[in-house]
Amino acid sequence: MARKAHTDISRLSRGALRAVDMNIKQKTERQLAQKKVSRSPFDRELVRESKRDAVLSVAASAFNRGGYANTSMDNVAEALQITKLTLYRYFKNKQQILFELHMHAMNHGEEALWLAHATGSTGLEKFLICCRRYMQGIFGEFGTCPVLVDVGSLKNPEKDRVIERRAKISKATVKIIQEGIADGTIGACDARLATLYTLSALNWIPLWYRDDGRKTADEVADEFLELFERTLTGQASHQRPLADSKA
Amino acid sequence: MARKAHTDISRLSRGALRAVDMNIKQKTERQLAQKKVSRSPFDRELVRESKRDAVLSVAASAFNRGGYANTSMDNVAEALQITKLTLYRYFKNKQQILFELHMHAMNHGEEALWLAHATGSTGLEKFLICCRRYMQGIFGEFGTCPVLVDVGSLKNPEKDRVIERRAKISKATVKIIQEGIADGTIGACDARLATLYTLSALNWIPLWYRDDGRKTADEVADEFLELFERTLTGQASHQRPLADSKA
DNA sequence: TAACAAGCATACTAACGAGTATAAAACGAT
DNA sequence: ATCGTTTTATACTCGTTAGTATGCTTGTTA
Repeated sequence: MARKAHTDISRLSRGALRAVDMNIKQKTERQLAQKKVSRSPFDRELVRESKRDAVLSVAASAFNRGGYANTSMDNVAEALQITKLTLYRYFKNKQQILFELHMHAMNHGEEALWLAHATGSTGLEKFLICCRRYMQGIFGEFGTCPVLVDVGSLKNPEKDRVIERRAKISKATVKIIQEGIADGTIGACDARLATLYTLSALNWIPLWYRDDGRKTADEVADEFLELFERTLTGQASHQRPLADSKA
Repeated sequence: MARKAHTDISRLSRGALRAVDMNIKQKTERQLAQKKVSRSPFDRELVRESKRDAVLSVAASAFNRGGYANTSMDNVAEALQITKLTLYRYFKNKQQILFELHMHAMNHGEEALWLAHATGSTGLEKFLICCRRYMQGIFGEFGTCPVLVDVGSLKNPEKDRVIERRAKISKATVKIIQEGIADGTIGACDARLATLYTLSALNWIPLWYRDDGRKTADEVADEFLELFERTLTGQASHQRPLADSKA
């Protein structure tokens, strides 16, 4: 029944939905398995990684809410109930935290693109798979990832690396939309602007989403997927029959 | 002919389009007229206001591109080819610049809502009028306005004032979408998420738009209006006939 | 129990940028 | 040329925060 609800709210086939859900599930399990192999809770390295992940998660939330520059290392430490000295045991500096957060977001973006091409058949389907996988990534691990605007807070050469990866993801997304326009599953539009339009909506999610019970992450992801689909499958108004011309 | 091009890319009636365009034109002319009345270029106050506007415009661009915190008063002064001491002759401090920029954006938002209710007949039409007027505002005067994320850089009590105005604008936008859902011009969806989705796309524009000849502001505004319309008029997928079921 | 790791308290340096003080230069109006 | 306004040059204070030094406390492991 729950599966049926997914199918009802999106054009993605059951197979495509399953592929997306399985991808992140497998990835998560693979990561857990890698940690479990020859590792116990007494494994110093494993504990260290868990603590690093906790810092990244809390820092990501704080950076998204108030901005990187408006968040001090003391703020992050307080949220974790440790001192800022402890933070420097796990991260070289504040910039490294921001950089790794961006890298995680880029990893999700690239993984989403790969999965879209691996399992999607039409342009629209690829786009929706990509968005769903990306949303699952930014909702899942680390709670949230930083948004574009904080690229400005990164310093070179790391900043250039993130900008380069982001540009590639954006360009690949434009291509997917162009492919959809060509195969007829996406309505005619400026692919670049449509990409900016939809990526804006995607990247804005970490800024406002709160896990406050109002909507679960999955519900938000499903609704946004629905809105993405409407945006892309809608016809240009001069092609679409007027509502009041029906009779 | 140019007028016809507008009509072709959006469901807005000619009357509605004209109302939006006339609104900002009248506002601009009214402001110019106010400046001209009993004012000459030798009018000290007029010159002072022009200089203030120039600071706001350049500061807005710099804040959008690199972020408020990553932009120093020296940076803003350099861009204007003056010294930072001169900036302090026109603004009390850096926060005042940011605050006034946010206020301008809120003014455009509220004006857009007023116009939407004054000239729109359906929910969809009101929404599109609102978006068009808002985009004209943030494109026109001052080039750009700061985005939501820099609210985090504002300090209280100004920050609370901006947040309050922004919340009202957001709530009013949700109501317009709900009205459209009720009158059938907007497809069934979560109005709050649809508002976040579309406002994200709107507020992201100053971050990426460059007047580099690729697309004019009006072209971007028109394309986005088209995308907004598709988003809102699209049917839920379980209601829309499948493309391959046509025969 | 000893050794080591992890975290902490306290204090500190250094850098940066907002903002100001003072005096001089430049500019514009008469 | 003079006077007033505007801008600038130079130097400075102050606050904030990143990041570090040192030594102590606590917890974990062998």
